[in-house]
Amino acid sequence: MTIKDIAREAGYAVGTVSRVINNNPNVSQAARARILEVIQKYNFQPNSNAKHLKQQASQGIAMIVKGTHNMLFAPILEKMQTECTAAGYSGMVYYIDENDNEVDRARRICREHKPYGIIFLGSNSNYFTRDLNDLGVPCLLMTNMAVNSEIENLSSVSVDDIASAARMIEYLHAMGHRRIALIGGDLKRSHPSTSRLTGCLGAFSRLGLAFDPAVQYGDARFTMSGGYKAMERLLETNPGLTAVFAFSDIMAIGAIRALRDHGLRVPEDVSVCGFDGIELADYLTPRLTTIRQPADRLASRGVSILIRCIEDDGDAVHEIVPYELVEGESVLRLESGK
Amino acid sequence: MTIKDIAREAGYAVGTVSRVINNNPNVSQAARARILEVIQKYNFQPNSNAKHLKQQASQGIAMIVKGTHNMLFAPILEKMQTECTAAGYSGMVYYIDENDNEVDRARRICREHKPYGIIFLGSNSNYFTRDLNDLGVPCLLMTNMAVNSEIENLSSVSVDDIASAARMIEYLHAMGHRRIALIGGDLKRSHPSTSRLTGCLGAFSRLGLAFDPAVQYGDARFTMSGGYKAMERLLETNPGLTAVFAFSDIMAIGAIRALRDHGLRVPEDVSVCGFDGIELADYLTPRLTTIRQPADRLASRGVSILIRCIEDDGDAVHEIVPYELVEGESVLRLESGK
DNA sequence: CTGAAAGCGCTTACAG
DNA sequence: CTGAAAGCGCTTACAG
Repeated sequence: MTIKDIAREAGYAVGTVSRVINNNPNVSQAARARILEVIQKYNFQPNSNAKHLKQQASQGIAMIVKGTHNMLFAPILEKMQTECTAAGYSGMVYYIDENDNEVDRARRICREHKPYGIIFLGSNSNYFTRDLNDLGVPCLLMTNMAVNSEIENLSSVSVDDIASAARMIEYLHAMGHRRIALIGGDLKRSHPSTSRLTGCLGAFSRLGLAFDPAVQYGDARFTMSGGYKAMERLLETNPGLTAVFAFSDIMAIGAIRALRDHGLRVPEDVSVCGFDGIELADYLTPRLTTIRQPADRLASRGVSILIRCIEDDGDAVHEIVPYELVEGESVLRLESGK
Repeated sequence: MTIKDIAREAGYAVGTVSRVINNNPNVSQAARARILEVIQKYNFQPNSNAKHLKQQASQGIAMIVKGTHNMLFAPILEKMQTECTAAGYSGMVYYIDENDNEVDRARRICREHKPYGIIFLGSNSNYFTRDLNDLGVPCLLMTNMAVNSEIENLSSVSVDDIASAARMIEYLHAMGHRRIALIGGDLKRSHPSTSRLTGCLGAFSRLGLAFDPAVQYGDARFTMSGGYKAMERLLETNPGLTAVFAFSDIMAIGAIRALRDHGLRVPEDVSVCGFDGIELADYLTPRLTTIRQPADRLASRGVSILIRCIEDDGDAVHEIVPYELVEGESVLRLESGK
């Protein structure tokens, strides 16, 4: 079943069928009605391979998502879809494998679907080099600051990783904590982890707390089991620790389980806080204290920045949106900072 | 940049370039080496629209996933990919929107990618009608029993929803619970919810427990907030209830939060159990008592059944895999069943 | 082993 | 408003 079949049955040429499908106004009422009827009858769906192969016009805004199961991305994507539609663009989401190269993928998507712009979620900055510019369309990195990449066509929208992490350390300090450990990603690969660690280090130094990354920073994959294992290692090397700051809520969940499996209560014995502010954090017991990345705000700013780059051919923008420290119940106030 | 450009630069015809790309053996060493070199140089990626438009050969096994954030599906998909590869097929995953019609989508995928077979995850049985057979390839419904659909080419692999739900009720009964409420999906739309309810009803009746679905069954979306709201309604209409069985772990998490927000402890005041056995269930406190759907087993059986249908042109198979009741810490043993 | 050519199912100027 | 035709970038018999 192709438009040729539809055309024959409807008694029109394939061009006319194509025009009907694409809502081209240059079609008579009669033709449109008749062709639509036949399309309905066979439940016809045009072949998008053929469509995209031929079509010069764009398909809207592409969103390339690395990591299907990232709970922070789900609400961001949802909101971005809405915003794209509202602005007259169609949003198209491409989920790619954790190990795929998103820039190669973007190159391909550009050739095949000719989007007006691309938004990257969960991207590994390793793959981002100057030649991203060759894509010829504005790009935006979501939830990661890209100002240092110096890629001309790459904007970004994110919270201030440095300031927000520092803020959490200050909060823990104000709550009386002095022996604090961190759980984050591999510093060689995870750019946000590096920024957040930088923020923590600054705060530690301002507060006069010693911090030795070699023993107090546990690196982990951004998973529950990653957080679990990192926590176990930290427990061995950091006797007497009173608080742990994990750079994602998911890792914090793993850390909490590890603590409890070692007979420690949260927060009575050890306080735990996370990062992201996913929905789940608020369903846990204790509710997780965390840095909330504002999904709606990130989404709407991201889309609107990208659209400005597309329509006004504007320069790349690196925007910081406000984070929010959400006080849950997972951090205990200590009587005296000992 | 197309294969034409590559061909020109390499000094061969496009046909030869195509053969190199597709690992066709009928190419000389020299040609292959030279062409690969040029492909490398430009980081060339063939246009898959053109490829698929032309290609008669199949692209492997398609997996159509409804609901990106289903935590049960992630490990199943991972394992299915591995199994497909091991069997010499390539697995291709298509994520579709909650509101899309997966059968229409399947129709399109068949025309465009010509898969040997299709596996559906998270599908809404409403869309499954006899004309699925028109797709002309074997299909398989994952985690839902499809024997009653009477669709010739549709196999299924699932746990026994009726027996497993009944088992959970018997377990709760054995633990001393008599006032039990259920949280499940919309019975008009969710086939597994209906089966699980059937199982529960059978168990209630065998155990001599009265059960009134109108007041003791809370229907909800399969989300945390769905579980939360359903729990709140059940609390009002079921004073004195001692246990809740939610038909998904995610809903159970919502239910637990609702109970606690109403000042009730889990499991001391109210016991809660779930269904699915997702990784997260084991990280919660208390660990969730649940029916584990064996992701690896489902995946490997599903793939192998589908492949048998493909290669031996076999009839559809409806296979039940064993569930496992995982005893967590979320169900309290009551002294006397009052 | 290699090339020339047909054709996959669409879209889109170009005429009329 | 409609049709005939070119062409998107590939793959694949068909010759040689």
